[in-house]
Amino acid sequence: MSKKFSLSKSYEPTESEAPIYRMWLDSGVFHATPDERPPERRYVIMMPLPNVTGALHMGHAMDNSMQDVLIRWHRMLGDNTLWMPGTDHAGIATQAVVEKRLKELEGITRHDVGREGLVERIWAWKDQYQARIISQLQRVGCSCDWERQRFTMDRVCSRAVRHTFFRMFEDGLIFRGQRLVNWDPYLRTSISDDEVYHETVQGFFWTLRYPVMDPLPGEPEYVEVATTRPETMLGDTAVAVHPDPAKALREEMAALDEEIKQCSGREKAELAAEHERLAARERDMLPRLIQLRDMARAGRQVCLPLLDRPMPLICDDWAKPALGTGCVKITPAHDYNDYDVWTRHCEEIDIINILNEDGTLNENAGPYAGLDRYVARDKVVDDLKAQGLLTAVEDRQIEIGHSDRSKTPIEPYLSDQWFIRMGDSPAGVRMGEGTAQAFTAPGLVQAAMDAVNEGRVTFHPERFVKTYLDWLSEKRDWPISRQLWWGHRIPIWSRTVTRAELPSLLADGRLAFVYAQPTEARLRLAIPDAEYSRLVTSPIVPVDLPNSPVDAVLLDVCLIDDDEQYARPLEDAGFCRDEDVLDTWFSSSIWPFSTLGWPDAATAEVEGGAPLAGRDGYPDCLSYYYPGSCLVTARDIITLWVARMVIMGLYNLGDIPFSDVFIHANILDGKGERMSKSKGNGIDPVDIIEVYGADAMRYVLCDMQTGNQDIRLPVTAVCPQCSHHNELAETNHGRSIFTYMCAACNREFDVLGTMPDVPTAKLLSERFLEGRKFCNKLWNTARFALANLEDVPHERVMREDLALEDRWILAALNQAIRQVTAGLADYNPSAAIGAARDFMWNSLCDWYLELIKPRLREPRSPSAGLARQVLAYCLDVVLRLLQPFIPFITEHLYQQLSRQVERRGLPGLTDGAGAELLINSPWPAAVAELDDEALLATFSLLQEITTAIRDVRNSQNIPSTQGLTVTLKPPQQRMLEFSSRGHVIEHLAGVETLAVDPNAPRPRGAASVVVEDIQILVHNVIDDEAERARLLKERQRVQKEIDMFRRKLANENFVARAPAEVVEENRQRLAKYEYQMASIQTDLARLES
RNA sequence: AGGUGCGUAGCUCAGGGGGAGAGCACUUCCUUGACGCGGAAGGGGUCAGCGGUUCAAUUCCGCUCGCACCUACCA
Repeated sequence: MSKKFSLSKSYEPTESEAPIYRMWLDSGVFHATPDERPPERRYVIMMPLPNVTGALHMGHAMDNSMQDVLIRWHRMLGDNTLWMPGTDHAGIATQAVVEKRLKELEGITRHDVGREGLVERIWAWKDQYQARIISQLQRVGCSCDWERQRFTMDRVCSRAVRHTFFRMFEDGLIFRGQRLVNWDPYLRTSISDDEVYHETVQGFFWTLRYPVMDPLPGEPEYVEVATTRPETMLGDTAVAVHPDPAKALREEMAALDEEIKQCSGREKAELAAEHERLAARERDMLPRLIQLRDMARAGRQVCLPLLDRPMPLICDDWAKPALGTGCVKITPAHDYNDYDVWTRHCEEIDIINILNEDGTLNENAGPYAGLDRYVARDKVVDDLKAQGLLTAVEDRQIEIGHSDRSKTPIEPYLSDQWFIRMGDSPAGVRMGEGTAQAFTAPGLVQAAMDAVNEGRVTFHPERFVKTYLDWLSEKRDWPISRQLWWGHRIPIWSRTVTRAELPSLLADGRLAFVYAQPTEARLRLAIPDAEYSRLVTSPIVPVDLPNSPVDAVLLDVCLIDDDEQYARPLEDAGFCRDEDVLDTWFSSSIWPFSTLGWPDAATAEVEGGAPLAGRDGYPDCLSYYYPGSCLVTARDIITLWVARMVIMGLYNLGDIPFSDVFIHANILDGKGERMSKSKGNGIDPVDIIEVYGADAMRYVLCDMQTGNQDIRLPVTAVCPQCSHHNELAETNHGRSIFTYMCAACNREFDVLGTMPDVPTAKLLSERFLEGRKFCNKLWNTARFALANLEDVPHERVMREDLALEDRWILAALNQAIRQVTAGLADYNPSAAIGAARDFMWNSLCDWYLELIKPRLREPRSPSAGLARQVLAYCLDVVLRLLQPFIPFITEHLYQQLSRQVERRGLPGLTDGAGAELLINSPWPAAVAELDDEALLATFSLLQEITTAIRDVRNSQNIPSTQGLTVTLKPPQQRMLEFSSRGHVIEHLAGVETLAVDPNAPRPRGAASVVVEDIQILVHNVIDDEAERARLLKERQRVQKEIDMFRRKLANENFVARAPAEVVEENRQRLAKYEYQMASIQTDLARLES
């Protein structure tokens, strides 16, 4: 049987990708297990878990391609390489999608199906999309350890969630608080700041009057306040004025003066105008503000209109004399700033919540109870107007926070929430308790900031450190409750009791039984409003509870798991489990170790898949693979996730979860907006793969990943009904955000296959053509090579035996190996793949292959043998260099190459190390003995000369079949450079007769071009008139250069101050052009004689 | 409002104190035996604008304009 395998004329990715992926899977190469390799030879990436809300789009393809590149590279470097895959339950996003579908397809709400029913449906959704996500990742070629994949709600991860929560509860880091949260009235849940987006809308700015109660003579009858949300006045509990309005105004004007000094022009005028405005306020309003301030100090009250509620005037800095009326209404339960005011005045003023969960007003709104907030707004305005209490209305642009999930405006809403204390604690926080790395940090956030400040975690590009530190430095507590049904339910059972009842309850045998098990249950006793709680470890009632006006205390019991043995007695004793679930980011923040079986990998149950416990005497997965190496993600996740993972890693394990953070570009749609699952503008990478191939897609993604720019990806959808090509960015949506209306036939199509009854369009994007072309070129390079690689010798090679082009291509390959490696090490895939591409295409194909073709035509000659040996080696290295980027085609070609040329390499010069699978082969190393700077320079001169001759051929329309006669006229001292090197020019420029002669005359009909100081005569190709015209044009160009350099060198400053080598370089350039000019002049003179 | 990044060829983007680059697109030529998803050659840019530093600025520093994202806020 012949060893020769044939390749089709062009690359057909669809045929080979699936079997190759299967081959990798079967070989077990993706699977990682602890072994004897030391920590510095381990490489671990935790996949940024895609959420199961929907299918992956190109953004995920980018993220995962980057990870796969790093993973495949490190695998070839010989590291014990683990890429942990998995998916995220994505609480609110997934529940929102499923709820939306319930409504769209069945017309029912979650309340119709109930908590269990809804959760069941979401599990089904999760199963469906998890499977789809995995298959998408596999199509992309991701070499994850599938045997270890995790889901944030599986048993292993859930266990870690409970342990983390338990520890934090025990340490007092988790506490309950009444706080203002961003409330989504549509989904009836709080959402985090990160889930809020701001939108500018046209609104109004109303000025309201509140009557002063029993005004004394000389006192105003009203105070005026302004608002963009008039209905919130129903929740007002005070009106604030500044405690020292005169000083506040003065300070502000002084600040303006400073600024005015420092700037100029138009801005100055604006600042001056602002200054004038403040001065006017000082004249006109200050006395009144001072009077109000005094009234506030005297404890005077105003009356809240419509509800006739008396409320105090108070003094607080928040009221800015420079703004509005100078007075501000205080609505603590519905405004963040007012809430802060309340915390400073909670002894004097009330906090009144006027909203229901669904955005309607509650009983505190009196006659407005039951109305939707916007209906109430209109009615409040009308009623105030009727009473003459509305003094002004102006148009105003307002920024309104919207829920990213439901797209409805959010409301600040007062509710009971669980928080994690992120800031510093007086006694500090024990980090990594129970581990060898345990230490005490000032607080959770501080520990995470220190890790970056001290360089234990580094960002690439580095500038993202700022994003990370800026966000963390606010040290805001993390609200972790979500009023959802899908997620990790908060493991707290609570009961309110009076202080009087407390002793007997604590002594109750059922409760005592539970909290006597400190490893299973922890009890905390909380005084509402006091933000104080203490761990209860014995039935003795603490007598030193702080004084509080509230008689009630709250008992919270945290269970480490749902063991009936403990839950039952609690419930029997009147404790109720919290209804809420944890913020999704809680479980994702522990992903780097929950996946490895923390807190105890040895006993973690894995429900199928690879065990986490140690085997064959090697350590368990957690101790072997933690901490990990690199986190790969987009910049918008830095605050949401990266920071929190660092915090949790330090807290639970005393060590960072990864040392490197690689932030890559985002994929934008044709409009420049980020692709996102919830926006519906994402496209399925599998669509691209089916048209262009996975390697083509990966090639382009890598090539575009340059470290700076986000990537705009215009996409064309081919209408499934009429085949019209629709530019997606310009196409109107259909019934949902995932569907579009064809511009030609006006019928609806889907782009993500989400609507059961709408046909799905094929997607195209021209950007990927480049990748397909590259793959095809590589394919044909290999095809040519394999056609010529029969009986490749594997004999010792002496460098001296190699031909010029052999030594050149090997030196160039050395360079390429270094550049690709450096690009990868620098997190610059574009630079890496660019270097590989330039070598393969511009050096290997365009020059080397052409040069060895004549040698290969004499297959039995030693020269042909050497060429084959070098070619096989180059191809082998190129495939290895490209494997991380385009793994399918390279593996396919490697298999062919291996079958045909079993042993490769140049014995004596390079090693021939290989493996059965390319994915497992060693990463190429440059061979110092093959470096040859001088040869690279010489060769590039030969290339330039060749190009110059080709240019003459092209511009004179000489057919490529016609051999040329060429004379090179180098200066005498350069003659040697052309000995035994002429064949490069001869062969590649189509030269039949080449002479090298410093003194050759220029015959008639010869075109003359100059490269450096070498004149090239191309004989018999041009008539005198044409050559004269060409030379005149050339003279003009060269003269310009000469003028430029002469001017530069005539500048004494330049000659004196510029570095000597720069001056010398310029002198040489001038000399070169002067030489060219002389040559042109001589030629012209001869033509004219 | 503040922060970050970005404005370089028709398009998508590199680069970076000392002669402006790549891919795609474009023009001309070549269906020669790896590849027309190819080869050869070519045209095309006041490096957003204005100042400053420097012998030298597309590159460094200010400011202006435009775009994107992040953070905060305007009662």
